[in-house]
Amino acid sequence: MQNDLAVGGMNAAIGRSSWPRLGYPSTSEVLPPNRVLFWQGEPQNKELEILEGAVRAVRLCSAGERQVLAFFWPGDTIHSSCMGTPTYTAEAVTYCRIRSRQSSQSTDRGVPVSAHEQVLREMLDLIQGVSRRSALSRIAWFILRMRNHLPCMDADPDTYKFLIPRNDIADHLGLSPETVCRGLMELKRRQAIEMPTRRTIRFRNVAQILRIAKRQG
Amino acid sequence: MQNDLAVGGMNAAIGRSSWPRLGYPSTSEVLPPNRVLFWQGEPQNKELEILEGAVRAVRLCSAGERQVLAFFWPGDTIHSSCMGTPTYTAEAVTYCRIRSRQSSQSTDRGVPVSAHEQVLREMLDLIQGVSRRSALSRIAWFILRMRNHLPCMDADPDTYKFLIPRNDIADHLGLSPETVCRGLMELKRRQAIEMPTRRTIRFRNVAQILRIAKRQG
DNA sequence: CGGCTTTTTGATGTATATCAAGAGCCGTGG
DNA sequence: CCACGGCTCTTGATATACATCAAAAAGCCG
Repeated sequence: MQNDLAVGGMNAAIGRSSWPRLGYPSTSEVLPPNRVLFWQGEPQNKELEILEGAVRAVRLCSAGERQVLAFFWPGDTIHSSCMGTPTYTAEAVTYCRIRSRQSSQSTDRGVPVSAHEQVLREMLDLIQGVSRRSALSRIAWFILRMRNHLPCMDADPDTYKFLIPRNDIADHLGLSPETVCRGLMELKRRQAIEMPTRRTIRFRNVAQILRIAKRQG
Repeated sequence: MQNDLAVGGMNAAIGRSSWPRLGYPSTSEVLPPNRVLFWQGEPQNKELEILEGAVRAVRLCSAGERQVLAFFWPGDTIHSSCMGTPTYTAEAVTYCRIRSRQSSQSTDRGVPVSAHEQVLREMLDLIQGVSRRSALSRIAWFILRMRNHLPCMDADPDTYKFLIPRNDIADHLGLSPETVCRGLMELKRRQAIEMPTRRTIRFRNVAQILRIAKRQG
């Protein structure tokens, strides 16, 4: 359906700098954007550690609607079976470098309780981050989370690669892509952020963004 | 803040019929509306089985907003510590009859994985049931769930006590109470439901409600 | 009856979806 | 190199669903 290579070259997508020469064990692999890591409903016992890039957990709705439940970032480990058979599909957002291993069969040991807790907390946060909040508030909330999870870009202070397309943000926050765009522009207008390029974001006033995220901006 | 006895007499709230003469072990207790079962952030290891009535899980937001995460119904068992220290507060909605016991200390055995899964699934359903759906769709979705969990009233076919106040529904679905009300009225106008009294609901056309819940009716 | 809470109904404003078109960006191929 | 096609993103115009404010109606209890 979609072109696998849609989102630019690999280095462009994952990060400005080229790959470290060595350091990753040979078991890691690189996946192109939109590659499916595992499908909703498909029982597996994978553990996927994300080394670079971003992954989304999506759930497809009856009416063709798409809900992005969560994003996973470098350092995160996805337990595909943390809910028995997975109730979501995991897809690469950008080019990703991923290390995978089969987790042990024992549900108790293999999928630690902490994994459940983590996902659950994530969902609670999402519900609270979205419900009854204005579009601007949701967007502010989201980019702050993004900031927590991405490494800052080389020289520039508080500048990050904007890995997630507006489209995915929209399906995550329950907004239209246009509204996401307008929200980002509004934050820029208020000098809370800068966007040197469409895929780069610089945080100018985090406290302000936080205020917008918490109240109804 | 609120009057504990706000929601009518006990029998009126829990069900039309009076209590069974015997059958419940002596450990069960009756709680009035709005009584807190446990507080958000308070570490405990309780298992609460709901015998009659309804309980809500609420999370209080910084800005005074209230999110009703879920409702628990007769037959449900709440594991207060299913997320370590509970991240939500449990409150009686109506008069409730509840049986409680300390769950074993071992997190692995005491709180079965299934409990986590259950809550998680609940949250995923909520996200999907609410996100990007019209008010009417959400309301239809909600009353169908309610129908799944309540015993049908004695004689009348497909007629149920409407235990949850509009207010709580609103905070559950991310709507205003007025909109919930109007939604219910709209369903009544379309002859999908009847409401003999404000606290009674009769399902006339479940298929129609389902359609409204799924699409954006 | 008179006070209290919940629910219903009405009128109004506004935030956001939707539709539509244009702009920027990237890769490809002549 | 430049032109082209396909994306993603941005911007504008319009319609509408919902929140909000306000007040009346319906229950409930003393």
